[in-house]
Amino acid sequence: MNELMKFETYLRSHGQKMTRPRRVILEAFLGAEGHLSIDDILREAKKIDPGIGQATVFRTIRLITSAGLAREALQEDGARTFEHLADHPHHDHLLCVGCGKIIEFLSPLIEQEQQRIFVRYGFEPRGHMMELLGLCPECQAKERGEH
Amino acid sequence: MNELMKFETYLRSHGQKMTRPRRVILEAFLGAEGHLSIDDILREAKKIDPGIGQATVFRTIRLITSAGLAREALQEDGARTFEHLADHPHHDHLLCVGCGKIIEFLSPLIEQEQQRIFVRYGFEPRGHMMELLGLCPECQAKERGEH
DNA sequence: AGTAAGAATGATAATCGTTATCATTATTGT
DNA sequence: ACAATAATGATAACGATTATCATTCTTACT
Ligand SMILES: [Mn+2]
Ligand SMILES: [Mn+2]
Ligand SMILES: [Zn+2]
Ligand SMILES: [Zn+2]
Repeated sequence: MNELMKFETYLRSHGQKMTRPRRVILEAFLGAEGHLSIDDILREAKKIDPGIGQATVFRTIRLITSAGLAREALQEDGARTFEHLADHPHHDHLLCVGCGKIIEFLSPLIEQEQQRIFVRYGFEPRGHMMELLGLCPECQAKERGEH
Repeated sequence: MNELMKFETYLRSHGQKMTRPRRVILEAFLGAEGHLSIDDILREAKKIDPGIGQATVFRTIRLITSAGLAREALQEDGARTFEHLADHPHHDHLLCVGCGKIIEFLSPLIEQEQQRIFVRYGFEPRGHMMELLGLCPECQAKERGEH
């Protein structure tokens, strides 16, 4: 089942309609890799249909996220970005506070321990946010060089 | 060394001055437990000195955080809160998406593994953000009852 | 196909949290 | 005390997000 069909299924099951702008935004979003801001997505969508409005991107990316096709990642500076989950299994982020570079990683050990914590407190898991903040090797070198 | 002295030391070492508003805001902040918004802190500070302005709370809480006396925690809805670190060792958060309840926990195993990840990628650690999102036992019961 | 009801859209205004500006006040080293 | 300079608080400005609303699109039903 492809992403478009999943989205359509989600919309129908929530009494909402599949429309051209929603299709265009999903297509634009899936076609770009990485962590995209709302305006990134708007720019991509306008390449397909210049009539797309920003408000609709806000509305649609929220639907796409609710449908489980994307997730939100807050940058260190508070900026919101989205990444799609097609061919993109779950991972966490290691973020350089110097240059903003993002490394994606997955730690089965941490994922497992997180599950144990949910169980310990009787919580039903709904997801998690983990971002490690540090200084990448290049920025460390730069910092040493400038002293 | 108490928090006020630490703050004063930080300010001096950064060419900044200890002032009455800064003392009042720090005192108000330390006197309240939990996760406080800017306006929470402003409200507490105004109890001590009604003349305190919101802009100064924004400026001062940033200084307090830079001084290592507080840390920022983004809520699930993006709202910023701060908690002070006095008598409050490092921990992470388990957050109920139903009622907003926050449980604080510490997993040495996760902390250790995070360090290994920093090392693996050659990053100099600068901190991390981890929030587990789930549904607390009470909200699970409520959800079952209402179906 | 045609139609009517309701949902979605996009332009725009409104809102909200935060930051910048700036005249006034407070702090500090002399 | 004084001069130099930093900090303050009121307010304006800003950027991201959300609300509003007239118009257009979708869909279910004839
Ligand atoms: Mn990612
Ligand atoms: Mn906490
Ligand atoms: Zn870097
Ligand atoms: Zn709850």
